[in-house]
Amino acid sequence: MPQELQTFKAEFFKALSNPLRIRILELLRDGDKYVHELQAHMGIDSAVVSQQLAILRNRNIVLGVKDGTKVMYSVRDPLLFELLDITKQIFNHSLNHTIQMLQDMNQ
Amino acid sequence: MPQELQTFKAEFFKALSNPLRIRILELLRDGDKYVHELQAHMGIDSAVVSQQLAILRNRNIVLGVKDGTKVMYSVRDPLLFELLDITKQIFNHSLNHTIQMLQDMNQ
DNA sequence: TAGTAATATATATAGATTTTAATATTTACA
DNA sequence: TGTAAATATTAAAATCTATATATATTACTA
Repeated sequence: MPQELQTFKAEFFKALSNPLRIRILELLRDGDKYVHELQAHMGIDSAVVSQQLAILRNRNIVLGVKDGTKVMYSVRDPLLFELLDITKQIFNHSLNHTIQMLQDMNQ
Repeated sequence: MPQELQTFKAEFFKALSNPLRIRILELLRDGDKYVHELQAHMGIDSAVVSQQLAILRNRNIVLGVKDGTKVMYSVRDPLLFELLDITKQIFNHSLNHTIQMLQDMNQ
């Protein structure tokens, strides 16, 4: 694997490695949103949302489009949602594994 | 989305957010390997490899099995490789996008 | 066979760097 | 002027990288 791709992957995952940013992306899955809409859903200061959006923007994960004083955000590549879905599957597998282990221990 | 899953996703991506750890996972894609084999492929100190393996182990991403003095590592869930493949696709999309933009600028 | 060396891996430590989260300030537009 | 969003700043927490040390297993040898 070219080193460039390896670095891209690491940087990309780093951009996703924060609960607030995951939350933002999950909200954008239900449709594009203004910053103040995201802020309302998340119940945190809009400056914090902007900060996290800036990180996602810099990695080209989201796109912000101005509309007057507002900015509408969207996810650039829908493959991202597949990525999140697979992660959920991995989570479920891992849960099943843990449950199985606990059951085995009780035998 | 339950907050537990959200946190899992963030922690999971954090475990993947390092070039050395990506490298290790890509090497394990070609088959299980001992620590010293990983070390030889990567050309870095084995203590560094162990450190990174510990991080992947703690997140249940890889599994280490003792065999004498050696430890054989494997990836726990093959879905991880799908995840890496999708990330590569996202990388390609993003490259195409950049190339298109540069072409448009030259018109 | 007891003692010791060699090998493979893991863990501990510490200084430098990065990230986080909260707050304050700035910019852009209606 | 008021609203929406972005940026700057800062202290605390986390991560990284390199080095040192520890542990566990096997091999060697007197």
